[in-house]
Amino acid sequence: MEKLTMEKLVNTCKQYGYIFQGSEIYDGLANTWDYGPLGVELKNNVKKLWWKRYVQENENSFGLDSSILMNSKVWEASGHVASFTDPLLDCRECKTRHRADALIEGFNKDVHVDSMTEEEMVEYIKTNNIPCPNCGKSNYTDIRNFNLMFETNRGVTKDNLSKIYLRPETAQGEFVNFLNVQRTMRAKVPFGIGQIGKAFRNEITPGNFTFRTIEFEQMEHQWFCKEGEDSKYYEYYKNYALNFFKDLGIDSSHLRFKDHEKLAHYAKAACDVEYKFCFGWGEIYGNHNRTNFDLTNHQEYSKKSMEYLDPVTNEKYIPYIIEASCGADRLVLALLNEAYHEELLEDNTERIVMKFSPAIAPYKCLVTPLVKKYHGEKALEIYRKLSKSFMISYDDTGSIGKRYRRSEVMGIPYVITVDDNTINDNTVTIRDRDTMEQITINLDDVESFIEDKIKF
RNA sequence: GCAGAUGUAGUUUAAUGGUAGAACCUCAGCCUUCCAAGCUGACUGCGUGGGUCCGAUUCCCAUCAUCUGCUCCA
Repeated sequence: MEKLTMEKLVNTCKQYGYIFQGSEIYDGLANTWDYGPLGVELKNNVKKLWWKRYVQENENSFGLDSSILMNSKVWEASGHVASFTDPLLDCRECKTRHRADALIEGFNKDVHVDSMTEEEMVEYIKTNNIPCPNCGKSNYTDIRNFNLMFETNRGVTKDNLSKIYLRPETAQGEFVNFLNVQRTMRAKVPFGIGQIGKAFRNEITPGNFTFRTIEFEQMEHQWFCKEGEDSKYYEYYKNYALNFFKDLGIDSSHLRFKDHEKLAHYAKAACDVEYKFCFGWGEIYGNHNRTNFDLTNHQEYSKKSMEYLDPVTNEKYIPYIIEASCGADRLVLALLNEAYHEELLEDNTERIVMKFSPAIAPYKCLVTPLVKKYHGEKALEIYRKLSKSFMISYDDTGSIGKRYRRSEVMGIPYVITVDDNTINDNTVTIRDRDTMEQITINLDDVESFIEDKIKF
């Protein structure tokens, strides 16, 4: 197989209904993508299985769906209002872009950049003639601030009081509801809160198909635990994530851990799981030890106690948080990468086969009549019956071979063919895409056969 | 956002300063009893907006989008 390129993947996704460009008829909107009929099934399956692993089966974990719009104070407490703004400037000579604070820090480590205003930063760079790391000259544009949070306004007036943000991460929803969940579920620390939801970031960078978008979906699990036990759970959730990815059908040689060299303002330890995309290694998951930073800050800003009272020891403390954060869109992209196969046929033509594990496959099976004229009616009847249980597809156009092929690029793992035997003996032929084996089974057993295959 | 490249049907592509031809795909009909068969027919395109010109898909400008870097991140 030739090397997979992003171009091929984008084309395949567009051609067969996985992912379309956002607002396409208006020439698109940069970094937005729409999931088509196959894509939405795939993504829904991924989310469903994530929920199963992280909330349903994960003892002492609870679900949540918090609001995208939150009180602006949340983002002050989280540090996003202050630190999500990048002071950027360009080198006029070589056109590279730099962060003003990084330039100054690189020039003189002892300078407290955090306490400097923009004007002071510009002044400092000018008076010290800090050279461009790329070309060595010192000729910069002014600082342009780039806030990564989308802003909008509540109500009709556009004053500062009404300014609200689209959440840049879902995590704060779990944090501000920490005590609500604890109280209503009578939860004892350690316990977890899982949430799937959209987040928004005003990214300036174009980014490898759905890998970096301005609107994206996160699957996050926050584990609240006692300080001292945090490192243990940090390690636990690293491996938990790895197992989850393997269960989804990702080859472990395409996965690796990557420790963060620079930690975010909230983290004590941070580690990514990266997937080997066709464009290179890219993060699909982040494992963070957020300490008690978030809850402490919320306590400070909201003036509400975030402390947990241990019923056994009567000890009061603010729990540590181990965050398991997974990008749903990135994971789907990884699975599309993983599924993409080109097969060379005897007649030297190529076909694309999307090999998803049956648990996540958009359609679980295709029902097709061997000959429409003779078996079409029976096939439709079977299709209608099975569609009550699974997402399945029906096709009776063209030759039977063509239908098999079409089902392969749609990622359908099983094809059920209806023929004379179905009508006479109540049996159907099921072809397994991965083994290419055909088995004949009784019609009444089909449902449990598929059920068994798509177990997760 | 900056620098570079690109933009012709759903996909791959051809030609042209006088409004575009093909293949695959899709659909319909005929045929067809297990892996893209065949025949007949149908649908669909010069990213968008300006400018030059008698006339622009072609030349120029802008814009939008995509790709590659810079930066950032789930």
